[in-house]
Amino acid sequence: MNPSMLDLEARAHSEHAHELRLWLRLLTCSQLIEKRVRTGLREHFDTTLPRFDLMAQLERHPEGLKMKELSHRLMVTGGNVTGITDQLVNEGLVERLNVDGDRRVFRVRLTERGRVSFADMARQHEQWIVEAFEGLSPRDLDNLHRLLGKVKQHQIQLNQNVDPDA
Amino acid sequence: MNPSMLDLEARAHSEHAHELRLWLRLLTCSQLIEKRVRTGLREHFDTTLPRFDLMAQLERHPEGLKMKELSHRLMVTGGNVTGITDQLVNEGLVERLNVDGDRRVFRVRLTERGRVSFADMARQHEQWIVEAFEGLSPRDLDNLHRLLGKVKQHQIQLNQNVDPDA
DNA sequence: TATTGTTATACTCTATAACTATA
DNA sequence: TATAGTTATAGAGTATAACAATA
Repeated sequence: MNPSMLDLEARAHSEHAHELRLWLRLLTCSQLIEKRVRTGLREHFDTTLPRFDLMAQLERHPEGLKMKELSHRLMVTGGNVTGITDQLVNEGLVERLNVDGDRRVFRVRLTERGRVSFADMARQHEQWIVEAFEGLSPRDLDNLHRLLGKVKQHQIQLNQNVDPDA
Repeated sequence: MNPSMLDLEARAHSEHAHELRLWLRLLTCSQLIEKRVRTGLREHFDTTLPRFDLMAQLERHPEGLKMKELSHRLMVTGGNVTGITDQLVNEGLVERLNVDGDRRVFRVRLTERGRVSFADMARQHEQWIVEAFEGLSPRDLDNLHRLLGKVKQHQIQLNQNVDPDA
């Protein structure tokens, strides 16, 4: 990767330069970290970020999640969740379980093998993330978390149909 | 397995919970804003974020940029830049210009129509971004910008260690 | 009729690598 | 030999819309 991507921030101009520069910096940070995570997941575990994210959602909800809940939480449309879930089912990492009372619905849940596999990935993932933020003091971490909380709440207000988790 | 090992792992995990939560929140903010921008570019201008970013680079460099420079700045491989550039050339928004002294190379530059088109998009884009951050005070904006600056610098250090190219 | 989830389709972006033409 | 850019390929992610089953 090349530091000349700093020049993405060149997009900022005009009278609202503060907001534009902030957005480009936020995007740059996110892209730099995300690129490392994606590459790591691919090279170390032969998987992708959307697959990891889906499994992470299931790990946080051991009872399982419905397809629509997954779609909502992952912020993608239903057809995509079906596709990723199919992959993971074929690999024995997640399973679909029927739900009593509504035969249209089922819960998607990690299998035992899925839990083991995810734990392995999550451990490595955590190292990448800790590394990404090791330049910040605990106080910086906290302030950044708090400020981004404001940003996130505002996006949710702007776009009501978004999951307030995470 | 020895129970004390589990304890160590549990402790390590909880110690890094701050970083993980921060990353998830950063990613969420970035995705929420980016989604609005992508949707807006598609619905209002029938274009995409990579196309917008390429034009933004060219707007910043009126003399034009070589394909390799664009590739570096946009952080994507050369073949992709060729594809996006081809699209924009076909639509008359950018042009390829020969460079004296090296017939392998040319500069890519916005056409007049491209400049007009980009100015239009940039104006709307700016509104979306201002909207996205209107929940923050000027002081919050500044603090967030500063903290993300630290994050960015650290990613660049990490990348330089891994990839000495550049 | 509305909702849940699937299927089918098409498009964009991406990395990789082989290729052409210059240098 | 090395470099700039293109072409070809394959894969992933996405949105959209039509569809089936169930409520």
